[in-house]
Amino acid sequence: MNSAVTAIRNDAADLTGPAAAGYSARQNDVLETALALLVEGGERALTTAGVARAANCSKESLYKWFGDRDGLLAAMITFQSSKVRGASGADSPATRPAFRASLVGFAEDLLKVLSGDVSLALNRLAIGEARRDAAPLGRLVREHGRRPIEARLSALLEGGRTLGFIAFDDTRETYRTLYGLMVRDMHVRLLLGEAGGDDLAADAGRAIDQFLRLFGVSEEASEPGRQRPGAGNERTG
Amino acid sequence: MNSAVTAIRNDAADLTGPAAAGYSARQNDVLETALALLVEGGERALTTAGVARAANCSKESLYKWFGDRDGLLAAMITFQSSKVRGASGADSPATRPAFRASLVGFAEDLLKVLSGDVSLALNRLAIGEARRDAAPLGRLVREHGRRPIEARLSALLEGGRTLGFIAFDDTRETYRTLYGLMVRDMHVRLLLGEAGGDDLAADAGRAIDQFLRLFGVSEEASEPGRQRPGAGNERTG
DNA sequence: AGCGTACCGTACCGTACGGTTCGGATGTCT
DNA sequence: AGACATCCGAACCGTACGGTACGGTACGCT
Repeated sequence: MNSAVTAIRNDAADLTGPAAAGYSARQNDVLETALALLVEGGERALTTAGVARAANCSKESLYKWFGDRDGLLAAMITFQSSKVRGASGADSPATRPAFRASLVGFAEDLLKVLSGDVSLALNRLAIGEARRDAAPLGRLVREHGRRPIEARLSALLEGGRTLGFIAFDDTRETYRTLYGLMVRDMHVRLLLGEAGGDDLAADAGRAIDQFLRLFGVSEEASEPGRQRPGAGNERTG
Repeated sequence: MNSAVTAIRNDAADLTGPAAAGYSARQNDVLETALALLVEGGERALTTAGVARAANCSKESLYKWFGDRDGLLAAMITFQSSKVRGASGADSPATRPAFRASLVGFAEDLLKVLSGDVSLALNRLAIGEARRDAAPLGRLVREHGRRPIEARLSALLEGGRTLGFIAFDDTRETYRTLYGLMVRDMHVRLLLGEAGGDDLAADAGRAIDQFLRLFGVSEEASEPGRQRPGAGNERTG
């Protein structure tokens, strides 16, 4: 039943009971089976009748709770994101190895989430629905999924900068470069259906190594002649 | 009509006439309007009746030429990729600035193609169709779209290595890191419907600068103590 | 007991799509 | 000219979906 959830084994994932978002327990169950249905068969398998049958509820209730099919899709996204949120990145680590470890841990978490079944299915859904002008589901995914990631990682980066571990000008630019080093083309490849047997931990370590070689400040910091922070960032600042 | 094509203004894009792939001129026209339809309205707008009406052909001809709807989708992918292919990266540049310029040019081309309307629409189509197990369209996109890019860029990288401009062990790993530095999260953001007003040229230059700082070999090469090529790559080799 | 609410299960409706068939028009080859 | 192929336009069919309506049931409240 809830095997779809166990794919994303994030910290707050196990509390399926008490209304994680603004939904009742019964509605949570329905959203859960809807997610499982989506993971298994893609968008085509996510019919209102199918959800009602799999969740042992009536279509009438579906429409009462979620308005219409689009409302159900939106609810699935916010529901899933409400489970993943939270956890790591509380306060900035004080020592240099702790800072690196924090970055590596963040990278591992990110790669794990992005390669999760539910995340991939929801991203496929939002992308498949998107057109050039309007993409309401894509907007939801960005707001609830990617923006909090950027916020937490940006805080981590700026913390490392104030402590002198790294140096950069534009936070957003630096975040996006780090994101590129971590994710590379993995996400799109997985979205396109390629099997992702990558070693996430090794990828995380490599990405952070490369990032620190680009933005890291050498141990004997202070003297400004030695450090070579992210040159060229001011171009987009 | 064919305004959708002009978005990807690649070198071989203007020869719409003589059967670019294995299709007749008439079929090319049909595929062209089908792509325009897809770009405009997404997958839902790509109905067989709609394509027939927009292209002034009969559904009977559609089914005779492409088998069924899936065949039409596949034909659209191969057709589009057959137009983009070719051009840059003939032989490896001999001087260091030429090598860098070649990389920057490649990056600009890649970013331009990836952010093109038709490319985005086809990627959205393939991704929306993909499930965890089977993704025939995704496979087509990878084979016809991403693989040739990797091949050409890999050749460029290895050419630069033999000339001593850069140093690395695993070609594929190095390619993927460069890809990550170039594209970052731009592709997925565009796929999710975010407006992409980025400065592609600036992005290309920054990516290549960062890549060369990671993998470049200093001017006074030879002495092996100075150069610090991509450490950690052997982990995945 | 009586009433209201929430819900399930099913049947139903309108629509839109993929795919097929057919008549007729426009060629092209001999 | 006549035979043949190609193709368009339109009608058609079966199916499957989104959305609605209805009967029946369990539960809580007064």
